[in-house]
Amino acid sequence: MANYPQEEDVLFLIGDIARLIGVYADRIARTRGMSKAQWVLLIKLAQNPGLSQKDLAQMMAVEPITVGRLVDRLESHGLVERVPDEQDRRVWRLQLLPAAEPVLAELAERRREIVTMIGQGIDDTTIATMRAGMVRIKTNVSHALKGGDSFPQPITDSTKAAV
Amino acid sequence: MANYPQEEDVLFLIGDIARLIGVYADRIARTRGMSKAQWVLLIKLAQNPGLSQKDLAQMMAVEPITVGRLVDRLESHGLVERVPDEQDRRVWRLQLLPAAEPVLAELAERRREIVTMIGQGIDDTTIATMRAGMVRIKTNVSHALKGGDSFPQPITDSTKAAV
DNA sequence: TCGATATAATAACAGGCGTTATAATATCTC
DNA sequence: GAGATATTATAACGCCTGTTATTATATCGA
Repeated sequence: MANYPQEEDVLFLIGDIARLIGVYADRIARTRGMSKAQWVLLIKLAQNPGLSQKDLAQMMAVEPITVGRLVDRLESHGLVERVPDEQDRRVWRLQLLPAAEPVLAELAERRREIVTMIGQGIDDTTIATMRAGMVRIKTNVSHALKGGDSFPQPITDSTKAAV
Repeated sequence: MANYPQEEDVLFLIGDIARLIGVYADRIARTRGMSKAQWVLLIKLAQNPGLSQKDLAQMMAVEPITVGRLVDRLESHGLVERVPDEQDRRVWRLQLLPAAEPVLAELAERRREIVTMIGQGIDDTTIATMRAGMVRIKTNVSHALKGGDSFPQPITDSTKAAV
């Protein structure tokens, strides 16, 4: 029997909750023949129709190849279509197909349930603090990834950083 | 050019920062021929030598099969060994091999750098609030996953939930 | 003690993701 | 206008992870 002496580490915590929430969301998505990742793509695309794969990748904070693969599957399921860009023949513009609408509608409700579930017992100001902190972390890591391998430059932030 | 009107969603944020941190950590781990997941396993095992794969899985919040596969790779790299349990012939006890020590020692320093990097511009009390909130989220989701498909039961919590 | 049941580990399958390399197309510069 | 350079998308490869099913071994109960 294992026991857990050491205080929970922030780095481990972030990975754990993301994976656990992912498993939970995947189970829900699977009831509509989708995955969590595909679900996310549909949501982002519904908010911004006609995005290129590259722009959608930036919006999802993944590599373009990842979007390409997700679109492959969603396209074969008839939920998304690739429309050639008229100005630039390298680019695909992405559009939701009608079949995506009911799927999205039902999942939207399930999504709210997930938000409620993970937030049980945590007050709203704490959630707000966490969100602001996570926004900052996302900025920090994005910077670090962009800046190369070296230790990231301190961010001189004129706006309120966290809360 | 995409623009990002809507306020950052907590669910998206959690997934994004975990993935981004994962990419960052993976790049570091790769300099020692490892992956982030293998690195985590080594850390947990160093803290609790002799764990079974099942217990280690619980500690890492992943399925046992995932630990089994990670151990396959770490074993082939000579960093971990499987020792048969004398009482129960189904279980393997896991031990770090000497080769793991220097790897772990170097990575420990890099790990502290990551923690510093992600926390840039976020004050300590905010970090503490976030940690407590994440501990609670982990509890909530773990409950929900265990409790089956239905919406998780509200958690009546006698202890302070988040900060 | 023996048959039913539970448990640890693993195999097969499927989906997600980044990295590196490549093809096609644009754009920039001389 | 042509060659150099940049950009969009994709293929190949490898690793991470869960789900379902299976095997080996323990344990429990009649």
